[in-house]
Amino acid sequence: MRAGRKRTFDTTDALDKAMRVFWRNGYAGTSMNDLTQALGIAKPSLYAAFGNKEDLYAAALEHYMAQYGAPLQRRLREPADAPLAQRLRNYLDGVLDLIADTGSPRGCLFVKSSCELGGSAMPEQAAAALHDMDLANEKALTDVLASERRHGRLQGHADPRHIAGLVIATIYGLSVLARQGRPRAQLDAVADALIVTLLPSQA
Amino acid sequence: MRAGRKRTFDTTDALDKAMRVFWRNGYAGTSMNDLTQALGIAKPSLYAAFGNKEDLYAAALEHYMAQYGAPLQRRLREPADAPLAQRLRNYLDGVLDLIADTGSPRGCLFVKSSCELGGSAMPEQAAAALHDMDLANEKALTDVLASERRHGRLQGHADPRHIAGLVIATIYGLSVLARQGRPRAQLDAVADALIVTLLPSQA
DNA sequence: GCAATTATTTACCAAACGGTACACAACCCC
DNA sequence: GGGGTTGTGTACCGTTTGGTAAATAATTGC
Repeated sequence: MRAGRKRTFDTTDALDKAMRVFWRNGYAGTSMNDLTQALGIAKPSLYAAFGNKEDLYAAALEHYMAQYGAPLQRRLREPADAPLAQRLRNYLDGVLDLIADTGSPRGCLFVKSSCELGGSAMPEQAAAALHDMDLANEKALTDVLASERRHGRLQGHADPRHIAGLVIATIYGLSVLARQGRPRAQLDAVADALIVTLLPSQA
Repeated sequence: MRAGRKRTFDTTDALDKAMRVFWRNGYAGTSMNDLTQALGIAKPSLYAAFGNKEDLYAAALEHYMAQYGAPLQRRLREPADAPLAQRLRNYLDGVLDLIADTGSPRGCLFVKSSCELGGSAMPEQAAAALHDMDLANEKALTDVLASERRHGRLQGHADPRHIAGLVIATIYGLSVLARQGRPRAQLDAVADALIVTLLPSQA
């Protein structure tokens, strides 16, 4: 084992708490004092464990993706024998649970971070990471739709990329609505409306 | 005329410039120095003309609403003899022109501001104003759809409020996509997909 | 047990933050 | 052309910002 004094806090737990602070206040709206207070550790410990503010923010984004993004993407493909409408419904339910959860900040950290793009505060490193993650997310959805189309299980003739774009735009919009504090029932209604208009035969 | 020295800058022009700074950097990401630099005036002049940072932000939001929000809402109702699909298309085109304009910050100031809700930086005053404006915006769209339904010009039986919710969610989502720097063509495709799925007979 | 290593704590740094006191310049009213 | 009034420029206020130096406490290898 490595020599030296042991950490008095769990780094994964601390990263999770830091992620939630950024989630609530954004990159520009979060100070290092906010973070040390929420994590219950002093600044030098924070810097030693995670580097500077930019590094910690990038780590928080990756933690968010691993904890929430990846399991959600899986719902689009599994169970493999379930019809697309059911998987899409399952996916949207998961998104709604995430962005309307009362135990977390409302909305999606990715959407909030994306809205900080283009400003002078957002560091290049995080902007590039966000870009990659968003493209990966979009590709996952597009691939599922294209596969469905190839197997003749997706009616209509709209480009799967365009359908994916509409779904993603709606999810991003739902996140904004959730952030505004709209009640869960209203968000559910929007998700229902999306599925009904997108897959009318499956309603 | 009032006595005293005259202002060396136009307040409306200054407010427009301030709005654009908040639009790009957000409330938390904008400093008073950013504003004085963009407006080309010293701090005391800024404070004398607009009050403190909260007041200026609230004024910028109202300026945004008056300059962009109100004309857009009008497109939903005029010309009164145009079919809904055409007015909706016209409305979405206006939204796209706004959020994808290369001469302004990408996305919508309202959406960016909404994403700052729930954080510690956003002042109560602006949060309340945002809430009112968003509800008014939603009501305008819902009223148009309900009126259409009453005149038998809206097929289907979905609640107009739910349809309005889907449209608004899509617009908010488009704003996030625009902020991410997506090309205009991709945003157009999403708007097309919305109209096609919402009003298939009019495509 | 002792040296080397690693983490925590306190105290601090220069810079930037939102906001203002004050002297001065420009204007209207009379 | 004063006198009162209003806007501008400089220089500053206390606080908070992101980030760190230095001393100390705890741990492992030997």
